[in-house]
Amino acid sequence: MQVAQLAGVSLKTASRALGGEPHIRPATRDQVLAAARELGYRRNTAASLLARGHHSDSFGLITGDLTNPFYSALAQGLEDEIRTEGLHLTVANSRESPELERSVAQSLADWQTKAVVVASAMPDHSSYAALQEHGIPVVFVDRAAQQIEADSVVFDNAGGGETAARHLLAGGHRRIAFIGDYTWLPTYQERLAGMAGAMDAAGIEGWRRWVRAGAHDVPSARAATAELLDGDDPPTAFFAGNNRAALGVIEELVGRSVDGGAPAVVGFDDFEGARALGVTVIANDPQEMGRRAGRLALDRLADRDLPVQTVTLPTTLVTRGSGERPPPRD
Amino acid sequence: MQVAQLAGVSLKTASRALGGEPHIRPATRDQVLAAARELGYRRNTAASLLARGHHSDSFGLITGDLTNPFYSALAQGLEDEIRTEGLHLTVANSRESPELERSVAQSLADWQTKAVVVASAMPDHSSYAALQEHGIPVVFVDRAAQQIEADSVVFDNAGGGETAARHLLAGGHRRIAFIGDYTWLPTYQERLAGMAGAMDAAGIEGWRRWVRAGAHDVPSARAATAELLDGDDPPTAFFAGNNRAALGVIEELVGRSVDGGAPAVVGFDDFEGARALGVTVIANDPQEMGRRAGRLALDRLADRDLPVQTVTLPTTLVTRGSGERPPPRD
DNA sequence: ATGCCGCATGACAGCGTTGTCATCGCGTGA
DNA sequence: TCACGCGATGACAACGCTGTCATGCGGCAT
Repeated sequence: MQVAQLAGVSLKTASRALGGEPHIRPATRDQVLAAARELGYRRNTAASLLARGHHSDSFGLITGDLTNPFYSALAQGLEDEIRTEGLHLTVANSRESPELERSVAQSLADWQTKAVVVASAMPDHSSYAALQEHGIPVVFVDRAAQQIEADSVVFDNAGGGETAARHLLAGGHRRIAFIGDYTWLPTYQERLAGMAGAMDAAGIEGWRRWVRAGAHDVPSARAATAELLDGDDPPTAFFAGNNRAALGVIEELVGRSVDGGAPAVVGFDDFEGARALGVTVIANDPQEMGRRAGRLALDRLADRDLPVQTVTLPTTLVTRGSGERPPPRD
Repeated sequence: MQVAQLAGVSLKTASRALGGEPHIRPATRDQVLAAARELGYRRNTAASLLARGHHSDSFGLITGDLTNPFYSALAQGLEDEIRTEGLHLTVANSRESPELERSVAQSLADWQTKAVVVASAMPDHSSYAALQEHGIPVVFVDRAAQQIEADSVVFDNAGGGETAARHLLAGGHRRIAFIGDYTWLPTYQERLAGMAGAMDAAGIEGWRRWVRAGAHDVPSARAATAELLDGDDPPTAFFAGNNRAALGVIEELVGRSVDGGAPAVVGFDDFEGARALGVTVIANDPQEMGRRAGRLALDRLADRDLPVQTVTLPTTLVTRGSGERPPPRD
């Protein structure tokens, strides 16, 4: 190593100085550091990791689309959390495709990330067991682990769904639509289940005729909204199952004036612009979700035998007007 | 290597099979791959990189805040681009702080990323020369390289600023405010300069009294907007210098009814919800920015001696109503 | 004054993989 | 049939760093 030569010390001593190890005289350390600075030395990660028997210094995050602010907030929270331990975050995109997710996960595994955090697009997560067997903690976010023993961080989807429906019911609505994401998503199922609890408890019948799914992006949510509004028996309120769906519903409503006043809208997930748009939402904190996931993974890295945990984060009703619009008088 | 043993071949042959190298009989390869699968073998990245003399398999991206959809879209575009070459993306957050940016860049350099893409919070980028000297391409995005020879990808900020101002002027506005980001940002300066060109050409005098800066987030933009509206001589139109500023202006306007009609608003950067809110914007494509930056870095990786390029991406005026509101009659 | 202890330092091996070069065997053309 | 060539395979070193262990030195207690 050139640095050691310039500093006039042995390789090992230089390594000690650069690595911040003890058992080195301050004067010697400074000498080495000065030499390193002068030569513009950068330690070779690969060699360092190899020698220490480690594999990687970064966590992998797999999401469906970083463009969705929900995921990017999650990524930010995760990054914040692991940076405290000097770790990096590598992001990968599954585009909500199970095949792509598998390949991306494989790739992260090949490159031996220290841990993987995933918002999975798969119904069955047993294939992640391979990673676990290699000592790579896997934490499932937003969508809980299925068919596998693994940590998860999720929102109280059922509770949020119930709160949303109750809120609309309390406002006098009876014809309440649900514009949900893909049906295979646990988040879809749980939010709908929560709504079902409230609707059934209120004695509403036949409400499922206003349930629509597949609203994973704005256009599809708009389309579903339009279809319902143009139907025989239009709903007086909408419960949008995610941030994209809420935007889609709102966009569609903005474009038309509905006889007897605009339908009420409650969205799941808070989103930028919801305040300006006056959209009532079931708010959650994806950034916190990222932080918690990071923490779980770090803890498991420190002690593999920790019991498996599922952390459920709360949701809060934030009223901003759209959810408080009354139904039109018949 | 266990795999080699199980497959009954030499270490090198196993390496060839796993690495997809030529000069290996298909039958032998399959045998090795089968053995690898059985043992759940994963190649050790660190060792592989070390042996090949490479350093890393990922690009680093430094932004101010992944939570800002502008940056996350950029990140997504960059990831899409480099994944085609089997590379990963590591994200890091500078929180728009030069000190943090320096430390984060240092850390990426220590861990030897293949290339760095940065939306820098620094006025002077000469410290990035150290990375370049180590053969790490550095590409500046959104904010062009300063005091350093490096590739950049930026938007046509001056053009966009001019277009925005012209649009409002054409609508009959004379008292036009600019709610800009931090003054030290080149994007601030260029957008304002573009506006200045249009204002001066139109013979408007004293318009700079409606220029405000520091609107890097929604609350500060709201505050600036409120201050202007509550002043003696409120503007009849706002040009918001970034997506957060636009949201702040809109939020503030939503909360009040201004005598003689709401002020017009044009924002810079398109944003989710702009359509629903009916906000006229100077739209740009951060995802494309990410892709182009990735391409520049990849190209430079292939040939260090490529001439330094600055790619300027276009902006487009998208009218949605807020920018077309006329000024109140005096 | 002597011996012991602990800290600073250095020599050396080894981390898991791939590049280099040598070897081997088989097929081809004369 | 023999020489030649080329593809398949293997032995071995090297990548740059850190862990282990040995060595040397000075201070402290007796």
